[in-house]
Parts: sequence; structure tokens; C-alpha cells
Amino acid sequence: MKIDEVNWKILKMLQENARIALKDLAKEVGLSSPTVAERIQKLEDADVINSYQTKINLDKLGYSLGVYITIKIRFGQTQRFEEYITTVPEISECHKLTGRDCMLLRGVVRDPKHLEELNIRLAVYGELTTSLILNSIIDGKIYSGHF
Amino acid sequence: MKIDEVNWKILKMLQENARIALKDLAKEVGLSSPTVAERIQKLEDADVINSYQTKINLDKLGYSLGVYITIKIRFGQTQRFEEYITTVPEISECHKLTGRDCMLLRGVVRDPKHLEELNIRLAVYGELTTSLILNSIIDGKIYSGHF
DNA sequence: GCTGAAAAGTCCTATAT
DNA sequence: ATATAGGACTTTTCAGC
Repeated sequence: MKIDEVNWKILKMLQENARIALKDLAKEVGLSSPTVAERIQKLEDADVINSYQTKINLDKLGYSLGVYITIKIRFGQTQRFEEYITTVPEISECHKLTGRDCMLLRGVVRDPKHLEELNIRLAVYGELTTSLILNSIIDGKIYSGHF
Repeated sequence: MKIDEVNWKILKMLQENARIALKDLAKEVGLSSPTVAERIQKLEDADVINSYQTKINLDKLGYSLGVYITIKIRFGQTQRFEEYITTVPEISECHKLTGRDCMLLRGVVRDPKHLEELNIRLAVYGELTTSLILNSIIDGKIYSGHF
């Protein structure tokens, strides 16, 4: 899949606002709407565009503490943990990493009490290390070219 | 801001597909399009809806290695690091955390050589610990109610 | 706060270059 | 591979409940 300057511009604008009208995209890149629609279709078909997501502000709904948790899974519990973790509403990311503390979780909780309660639920599967997010300097970057 | 069952359903569908047509949303929740448009507007005004993003598959563009890097910032370098990190194209997230290794970065690189090159650029600011993402069990969760 | 209908705007398809 | 134009569809506005 070839990403020329025009496609990068389209990708950049779609990353900034997934609900932008084709017409406005077309005007910005200097092509007609059907052409832009076709380019987007090809980017979708090539799976370069993965999905159009709406990001919601959970802290506006009372979930004001963001946390990262690493967990060193107890021997033999990996499969059960992976099944369980997809059912935990507080957890928005779960990555298996290289290294000793093999799982990295991102979650969101209302308050310290809620965090402790979450930790208790997770501690069944391994040893936890919990860190609060004090501040996010970057969270969700827009890619606008090769690097 | 009150999130009733209908608003949760709207939020859920928008999270799954930010480009869904109002008409289809309206049909799904059993209201008219203008009503749904008004509800979405209010969710945007209340900043519950943060943004509509297009997620792109960087590995389709040759960036196939995802990494997490923790960095223990050298004394006095925090400000300079925070300025620098926003200019690094490989880094998509940067969070300041509680605990010893105070910064957590997420990034994407083409190959191990590219990773080493990134590490060298970052090592100026502190001690690094780099982990590869082997597998993402959850990455970008859809919230569909309170928990 | 919701509906329904009409106006405004956007998108799609076909045709042409 | 891109542009234009008409018809179809979607969104928005507004009067009324």
C-alpha cells in the first residue's frame, strides 16, 4: 500500500476528527469527494485504517484515577488470567510484555478504595505493582508521515 | 451530566464506530434523528465525548514492533524531557507515574535496529527499561455502562 | 424533551476527460 | 486516475406537542 502525501493528509485529518465530512476532506486536499472516498476505501481495504473510535472522558463520569498495573502471573495461571481480564470493566488495555513482570494493564477507577478493591480481584493471578497516572504528557498521537 | 440507558447505548455505538450515521443510531435506540443529534451535542458539550479518532494500523506501514519504555529521569531533566518527548514521532503515549521509574512511554518502531536508535536518543534523559509488546489482549476498550 | 416535515447539505453513481 | 453533475439520501432546523 502506497501512502503518498495526499493519503497522509487524509489520514492526518481523519485521525484528528473521524467524523469529518468527505466534502471538507476533499476541499482540504484539493481533490473531489468521490476521489477522496475511493482513497479512503482503499486505505480501509488495506487495513491501514483500523477503526473509527469515539474517545470518552471517563473522569467526567466519576472515574478520575488512571492506573498502570504490572502483574507477574503465577505459574500456570496465564490462560485463566487472559480469560478473566477481558471481563474486568476497569481495564482498558492488557499487553503481554517481554521481561519479568509479563503483563501490563491500564485501568481506571473512581477512588483509592475502588483501586484497592480492583487490586484484590487481580491479585489472585499474580504479584501486582500499581502506579497512578499523575499526568499524561501524550495520550493518543496523530501520525502524519513516515519516520 | 446524566447518562441514562439511551445515552450509554449511543456512547457504545459511537465508540464502536465513530462514523456511524445519525439515522442508524436513531433507529437502533428508537428515537428520531434530531433527538439523537441533540443528545450527542450535549455529550460533546459536557466533554463526556472527548474526540472522534481514526485508529491506523502502523504495522501495515512497516512499524511492526510495539514497545513500552520506562524512564527514570535524571535529576533536573524533567522539563527538558517533556518538551523533547512531544517531538519524537515514535512515541504515542507518555505518562508521568508514581513510583521510581517515573515516566512510562509507548512507542512503535520498524525493527530492533530502529529501537536501539530510539533508545540512544532517549537515554540522554535518564535510565531506560525497554519491553517489547508480545501480544495485546485488550487495546482500546468499549465502555457500555457504569461499573 | 420528543416528533415530523421541510429545507439545507452531503454523498453516491454514472458519465466524461 | 480524477472531475462534474444529477438524483438519492442524511442531517438540521423549526413549529407544535
